[in-house]
Amino acid sequence: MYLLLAAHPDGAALQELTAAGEPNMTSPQPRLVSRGELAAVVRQLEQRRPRWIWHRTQDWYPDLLRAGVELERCYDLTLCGAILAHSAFTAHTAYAKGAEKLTQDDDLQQVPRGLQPPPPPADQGALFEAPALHMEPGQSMEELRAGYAAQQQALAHASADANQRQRLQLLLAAESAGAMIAAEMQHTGVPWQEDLHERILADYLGPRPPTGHRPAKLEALNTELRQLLSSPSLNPDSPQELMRALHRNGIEVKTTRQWELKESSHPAIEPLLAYKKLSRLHAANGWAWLDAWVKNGRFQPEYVVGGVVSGRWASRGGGALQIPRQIRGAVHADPGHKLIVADASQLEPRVLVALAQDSKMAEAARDKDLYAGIAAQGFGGDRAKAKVALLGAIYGATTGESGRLMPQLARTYPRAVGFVEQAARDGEAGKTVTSRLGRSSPPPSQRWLQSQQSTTAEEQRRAESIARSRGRFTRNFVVQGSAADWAACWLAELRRRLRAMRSDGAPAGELVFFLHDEVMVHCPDAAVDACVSAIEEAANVAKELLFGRIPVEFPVSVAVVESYDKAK
DNA sequence: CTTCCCAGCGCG
DNA sequence: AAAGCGCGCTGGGAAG
Repeated sequence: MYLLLAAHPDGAALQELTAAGEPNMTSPQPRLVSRGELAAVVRQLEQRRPRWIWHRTQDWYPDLLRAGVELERCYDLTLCGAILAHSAFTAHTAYAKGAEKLTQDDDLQQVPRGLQPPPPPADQGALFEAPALHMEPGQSMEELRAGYAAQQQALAHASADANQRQRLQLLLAAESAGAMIAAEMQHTGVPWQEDLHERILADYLGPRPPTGHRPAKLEALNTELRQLLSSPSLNPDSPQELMRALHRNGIEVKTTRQWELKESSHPAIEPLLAYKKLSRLHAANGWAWLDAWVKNGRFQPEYVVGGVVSGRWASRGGGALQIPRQIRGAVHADPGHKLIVADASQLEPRVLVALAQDSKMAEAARDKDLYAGIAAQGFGGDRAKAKVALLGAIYGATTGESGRLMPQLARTYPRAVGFVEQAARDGEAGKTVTSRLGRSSPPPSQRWLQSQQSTTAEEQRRAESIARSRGRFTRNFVVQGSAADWAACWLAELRRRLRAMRSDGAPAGELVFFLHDEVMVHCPDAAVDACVSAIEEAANVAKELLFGRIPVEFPVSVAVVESYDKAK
């Protein structure tokens, strides 16, 4: 059952659709629901286990969650439309061509929101008067229905390869599930103990200073720096001032980055590095951050699904995806609960093995420690070397140790290295590349296209540099994007299992955090074992959904802890 | 005064 | 050891 939920001046309108997006003939009339009764109506209809179709999950789901209504599944027209508009699997369809035309017409750099559907037929019935249809462009019931139908059409006509069609369908389902999970995790929040956070801050920085003032330990370091650098009014937070002061003291650095400062043995360097470290903590995750982002023992950031072209999530507010190790002790389970922190070990290299079907590297990937396996096969047991070489292949390193190790890696693993090299060459040539489940990289930028017109030798060099830069991006995209595909499936499958535990009446955990290849579940003590199993089984399900039954392991490392700093 | 970009650093 | 991918946030500082 498919239920389309659309905005309406009086609240919301609901319409039952067929799988293809046609009005369901047994109940063709849209149903109008007021704002006030929406949650109750949705809760009632959820018993029929529909797939909810809506413009954006963010428009509807947070309010429903606040009203205590959780849903099983949805179809996010905006997120799915963005995937279908760019996917190589649907590039030949009318949907993708329409989206391409839209971007050209509007001169948008952004991903199109979706294909503009044809105007609705005139006889829509009394419920939808003309003004109501156009209150928000592209979001009336009929426009959304037509948009959904067009997307289903594109999906049905995607790639002649049935496997690719199936993968794309899986990606749309996983992306929509991700949107729901993001809203649910924001609603739940990460368990965060303010008092523990304050204790950490006091240990590092001293007592809380008045707003706008430096804490005691920073002030002391500043005083020391001003003396050591003979600069009585120095503000070390200003890179320009700092650079001048360093030069006056014979410290010839080109930047004020910490690794470059470490080269110098001047006595001011040690307190300077200490200052930078603490200053960062104070500015980014200090008392002001705590006041702004943690309420009632929960940190509730907004996740932006589809915020990264590769399919990774971004976030907004509070720097949710950059919680520094220093303060992870403040992330603490409630009494009688545990945090389960699980991350996929060496996910991107393993994804590369599976993508390239490199059987030699697959042997190395059979072990828990892939880098050790690689080291044993081709790097004389030197794990650090093997790791640098492999990551360099995925990122496109050309210089340094990583660049020098590339030929050695290519000799041992021609298939794996060849796979990323091909992606790089495609990118350099202006082609797009595609993740395992069908998310494609953006087309070349205007800048890239213009650079191809170059004539002079100087312009040529510039153009080659831009092309190589794009090659590094597409090289990384196939791996990072496919890893994001895997993570989305892992997350969706884990959510499904946690929901099943709960509906069985068993104690169950809640997803509270997700970071690229890592999940955190907050659960009652009694549910720990079941949750750990769910996490591990979901990882295997994700692997098989992407790649079938292949001899490559995707192990997850699981830590059951009271607080986040105890994981890893 | 506001708005924007950069340098630097946090995370994967 | 410090280069190669993807992000967000901060304070400083220049531009409007």
